[in-house]
Amino acid sequence: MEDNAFKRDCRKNIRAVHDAMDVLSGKWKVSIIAVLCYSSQQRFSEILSNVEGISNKMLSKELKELESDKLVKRTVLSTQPVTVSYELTPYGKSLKDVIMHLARWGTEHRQEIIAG
Amino acid sequence: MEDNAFKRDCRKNIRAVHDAMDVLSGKWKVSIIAVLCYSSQQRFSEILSNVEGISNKMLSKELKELESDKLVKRTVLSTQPVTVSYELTPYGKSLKDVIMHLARWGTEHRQEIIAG
DNA sequence: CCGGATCCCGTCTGATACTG
DNA sequence: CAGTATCAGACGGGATCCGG
Repeated sequence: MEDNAFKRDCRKNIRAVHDAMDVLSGKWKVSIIAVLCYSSQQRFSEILSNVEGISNKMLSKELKELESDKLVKRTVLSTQPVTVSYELTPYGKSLKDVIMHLARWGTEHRQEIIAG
Repeated sequence: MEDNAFKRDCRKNIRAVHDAMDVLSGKWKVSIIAVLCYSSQQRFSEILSNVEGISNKMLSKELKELESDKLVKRTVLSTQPVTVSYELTPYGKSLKDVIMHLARWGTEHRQEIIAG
């Protein structure tokens, strides 16, 4: 591989990684997406109990950001009382592969992570 | 797939994802790791120029955290003046696969990311 | 050259309480 | 049920100057 081609590719990929993190940074976003990967169409309170440790305030905020990034679709159901359901958009679903790799890495290296 | 097995697996994976993000959260960490993936043994100033937009303070801080998480190895070279080189540990290198998937996703979805 | 130390302000986040 | 409001402390991150 030539050095210039390498460096061009390198910078391009680093920018790509940074772009991706722009959307995924945030303490809970990846967890929320992971939860929605495992079961689509979840209500607010379901997500709240599935993401251990998150507060309703944070969940509300991060869901709003994910929605405005077009990763998540919010649907209000006219029930009594009102319920709201969240699901991944096709765009959001495209993250499934990345999330799975993250999960695998986290599983394989749990010991090292905790030890650190 | 049975529902209980599914849910057990689900929670386990969500925890794994959260664990992984514990180590990777931070505005620049993934970018730094990506940079080190593409060329091992880089000096502080090299990383500084390869990660666009980062300040020396942030680089210093995040490198320190990555080091204490055992993802990065720091080596002081007794040159004049002193130079310091950073490289990924084998543990850090195990993230290469994840980073590559992130880069691919970021490349494929650059338009959507920027549009949002 | 490789950072460390300090100042400083804005953002993030948890706890708690409240509303339609 | 699905959020919003408010307060207060923690944290992030830029600028700048300093030391080995």
